[in-house]
Amino acid sequence: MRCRDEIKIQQVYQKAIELIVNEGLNGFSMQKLAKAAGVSPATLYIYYKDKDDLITRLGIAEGKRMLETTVDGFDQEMPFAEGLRVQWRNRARFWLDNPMSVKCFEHLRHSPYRDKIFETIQQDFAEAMGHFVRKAVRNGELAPVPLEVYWSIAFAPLMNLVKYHLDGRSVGNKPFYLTDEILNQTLDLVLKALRP
Amino acid sequence: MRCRDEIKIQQVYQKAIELIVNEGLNGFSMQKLAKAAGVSPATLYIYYKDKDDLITRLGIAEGKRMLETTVDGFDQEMPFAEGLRVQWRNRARFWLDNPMSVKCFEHLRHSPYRDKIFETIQQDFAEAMGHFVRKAVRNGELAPVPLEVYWSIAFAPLMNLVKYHLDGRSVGNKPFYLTDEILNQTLDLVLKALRP
DNA sequence: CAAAAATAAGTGAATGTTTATTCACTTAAA
DNA sequence: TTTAAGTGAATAAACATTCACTTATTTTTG
Repeated sequence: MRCRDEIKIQQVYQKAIELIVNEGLNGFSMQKLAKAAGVSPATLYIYYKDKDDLITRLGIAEGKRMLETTVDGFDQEMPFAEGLRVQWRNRARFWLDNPMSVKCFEHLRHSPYRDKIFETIQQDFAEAMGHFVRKAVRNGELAPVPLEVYWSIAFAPLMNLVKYHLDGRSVGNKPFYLTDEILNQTLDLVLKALRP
Repeated sequence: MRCRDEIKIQQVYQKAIELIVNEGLNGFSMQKLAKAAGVSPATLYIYYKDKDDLITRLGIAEGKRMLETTVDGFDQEMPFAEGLRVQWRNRARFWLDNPMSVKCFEHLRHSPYRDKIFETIQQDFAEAMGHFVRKAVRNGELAPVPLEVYWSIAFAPLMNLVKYHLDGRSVGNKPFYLTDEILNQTLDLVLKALRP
């Protein structure tokens, strides 16, 4: 029995991400992908059931990779400020190291594939974070706010900064590069907001 | 001379937004739009030069509408907390009143049409906000932080809450409905973060 | 241990469908 | 009568997917 060419599989995967980023889900087609990856269109249908399957599985894989990085070195039982700092570090690192991945993921977030991708990924993660937050409130480290308020204050600013960074520009098209200093400065403000 | 049927023009415009929201930019096609709006495909090419033109102009129009609402009752010379509160109220109102519009805009934000749409819209707005922020720092109402940090803390949490609301669910698929109470609670935290 | 058989990987060309866009034409209003 | 709005059918290109086929690799057999 002949076995699958790992290099081709990887080529298809990587080129799919590039194509989605560069042309949008709109301009992404199976024939373009086949050409870009240097395989026959028919080969794609050996790896994936169909176009939907390809996109969905790609999104799930990238999402998992992202969440795994996020919780690297994180522990639910950490002091609040420390746990948040670890997550900021991790998320920032992943985003800065994997711009293609993140940009691709953003496309999928705003597409009809969203539901299928997220229902698979998010479950465990949300539970762990829920525990972390409730514990912080009990310990008087975190103002008692609804989970959604917490999440919006705690992470939306970070995501926004990274968005600017990946775009290379911020408000009013001003050029922007994300530095550790800016990151820490913002995290300090966030911690100030969340302290009881 | 026969003149354009305003009702048809509006039908096309509204159905375009609906189609983009429901099927993504991916599933959006001129023939589907024509059928949904009850006109001939050829009619679309009377109103718009081509598909790109349609999408771009739609995005610009919706973006302008959004920004105009945002600065309703806002004045650069307002005290900081008040100015920010006005903008939060306005943005929240627009987003809650125009969910289709906002969802459509989110699709366009993450598409290759982004650049064309934003370069047209954002200029004046960014300048006015720059002034508002610098003045607030001078007056000791706002911690002296870079514009991007300010913007990320000041608005990203709001946008995130609205995103949850429009999705109908938040972290971990928890059902979510945005109330005034949650909005004010979050704004209070934001103001706390930004106070010197 | 090699030759043959078996099996799944991989292919280029083809299929039928959907796409954006155009065109020759009709219709309504000025 | 003139003019632009509006049309349904047509066109060529691009699309997702399939198919008959070849190729590489493993397993079985003599």
